[in-house]
Amino acid sequence: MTEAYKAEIAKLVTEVNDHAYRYYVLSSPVISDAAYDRLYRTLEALEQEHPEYILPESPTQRVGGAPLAAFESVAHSVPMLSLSNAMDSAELEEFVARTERFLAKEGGGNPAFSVEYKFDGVAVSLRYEEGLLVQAATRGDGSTGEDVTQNIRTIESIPLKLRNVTPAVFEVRGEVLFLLSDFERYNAERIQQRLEPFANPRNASSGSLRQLDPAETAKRPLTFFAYGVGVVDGLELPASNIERMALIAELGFRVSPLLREASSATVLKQVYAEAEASRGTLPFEVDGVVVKVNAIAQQELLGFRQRSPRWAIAGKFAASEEHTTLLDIQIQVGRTGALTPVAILEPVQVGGVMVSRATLHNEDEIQRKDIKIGDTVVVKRMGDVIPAVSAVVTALRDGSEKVFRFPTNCPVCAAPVLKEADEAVYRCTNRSCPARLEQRVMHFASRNAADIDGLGSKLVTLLLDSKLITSIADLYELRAEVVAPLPRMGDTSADNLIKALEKSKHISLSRFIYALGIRHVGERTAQVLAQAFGDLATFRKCSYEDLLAINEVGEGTAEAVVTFLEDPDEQEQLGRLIELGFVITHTAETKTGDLLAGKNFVLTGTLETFSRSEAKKRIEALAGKVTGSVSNKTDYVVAGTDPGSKISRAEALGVTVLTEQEFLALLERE
DNA sequence: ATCCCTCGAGGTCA
DNA sequence: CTCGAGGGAT
Repeated sequence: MTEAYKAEIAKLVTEVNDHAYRYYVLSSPVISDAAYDRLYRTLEALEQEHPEYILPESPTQRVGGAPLAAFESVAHSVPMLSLSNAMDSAELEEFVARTERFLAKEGGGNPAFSVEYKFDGVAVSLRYEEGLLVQAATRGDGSTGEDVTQNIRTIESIPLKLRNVTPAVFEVRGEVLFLLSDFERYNAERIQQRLEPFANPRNASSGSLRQLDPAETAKRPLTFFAYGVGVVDGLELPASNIERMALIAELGFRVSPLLREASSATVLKQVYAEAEASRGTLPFEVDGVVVKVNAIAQQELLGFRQRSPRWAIAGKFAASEEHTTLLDIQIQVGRTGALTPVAILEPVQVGGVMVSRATLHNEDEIQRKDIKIGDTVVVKRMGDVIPAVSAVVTALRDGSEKVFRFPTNCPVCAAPVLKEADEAVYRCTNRSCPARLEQRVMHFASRNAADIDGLGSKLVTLLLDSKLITSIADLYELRAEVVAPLPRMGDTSADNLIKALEKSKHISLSRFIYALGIRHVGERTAQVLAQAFGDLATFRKCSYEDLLAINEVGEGTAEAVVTFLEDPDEQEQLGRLIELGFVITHTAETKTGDLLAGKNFVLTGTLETFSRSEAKKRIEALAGKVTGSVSNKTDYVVAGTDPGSKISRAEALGVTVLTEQEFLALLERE
């Protein structure tokens, strides 16, 4: 008898979900809101009587669970990359030319492109297992994001269960945003409730997803648009982007209403122009179009660079501009001693946010644009984000404007400043300038370096000003009792800081080298150096010639590294850090330790970059497996020069064959 | 000549 | 988090 209720509930769930899909995804409901409400209430009542039959995909299960204390972090098994940008039509044309050249060289044929809107929201990745939504994560730094599953479940345009199919794993990526109408309505409500209205839809959606209480997120009328896939297992994906988008739509997601194929640069530019013209009429904010190489096989040939695919680009729309007064020019001193002029502006609303400061880059830039203090200037936000002074309205000058003289001494430590030949920036000549020290400590503590939780800019300034530390190594001799009395600290925060410091002592060599803040040595070069030297002792002993011998390290970088390592102060710092208990591992970066989890590799031919056993080690460090022969369990065959018969077997079985470059790109997506 | 890394920049919301 | 100028590498 009760079985009948089970079936009835299941039927109602399907029915209500179907109507919700028509309403929230297709925007073409077939029943009235009142009729929908009745169905929903019937379901709710039945579920209350028979809670044992509540299905996970029931619409009543969208808001559930208690507020969180904090978000868990989630590693993306396929990294969420960003896109490089084309600022105008000409740059799009360059992208097309570049792509055509690359594909011609690799024998990949002529590319066609797909064009869709680039939504201005918050990127998330949704994971479905056996068809059910099990996890949702923000993009984060691309390899690790935050678990926002509870909040994501409240978004009605996100299906709790995929339509039509139940693949073992299906990850869909997309953007959470406010429709403009929802944003305005919701802001009006906030004003009525005497809450501060949100400044713009973008930041409002970001803030809404970061609510710890899902009940609060549920009040925010968010929408989701899908634009791609991550890991997929148990579902055949079509061979082109446009077909893939169609498939994603069939599974129950909203996708970009613009989805066009462009077979040439000419067509592409036309679609781009049309998209920009339609911008103001859209129900959501877009900041451009995304152009992808349509054929997936060609995408795979093109591969990736450090942070972005080579097969896609964002075609940005022109940014909005406003006029305001330049009140003053201040000078900031960075980690490398660079003196950067910053424009202090009469605050002005630009593209939805208040802008009061803007970078002026360097002295040349000020001269080139003939910027004077007191000028009326044109302010825009580069790529709709970073404020910049784009021009001076000379017609509005009245003669009271003052020429800005670039200082000859550091505004912080008064040491003379110096502009190297062929360089655009002035640098403070004092290696121990307090401003530089402050920036260096902050860099050391930052997320991709030593990742010291809770050590932000405020605290760094405080510690330096109070002379509790005078160097990076001093951080590790701090004791909780000393830190606790500082303003806004206390016992708990102090304990947490000490714990975070302890934790940061376990660090990979590449992160450690990056954390040192050596000029010209960013994340990428730090990885290269770590790979080349293997351990800290060897790195410390390296010579200029050793460095130059490394691929991707040139004279400038080698010089900077040697200067750093030979500096007695730096040597002392390094020695102290080791004494203070730093444990530096020289294994591959483990941030996305399971990047290749469950992936089976077969190696064939000779690899240039490293030996078979090294390649094996690298794969295993990322939780992948290396086997001897190709089977249908094999995910990738890596082909070096003179590959064996494994290649033909791989092709016969339809297994992806990677060139050495593609393989390296895969490993480097750390 | 071209490509890509490094470095430094500001605003919003939690 | 994101962008762009500058400059290093090839």
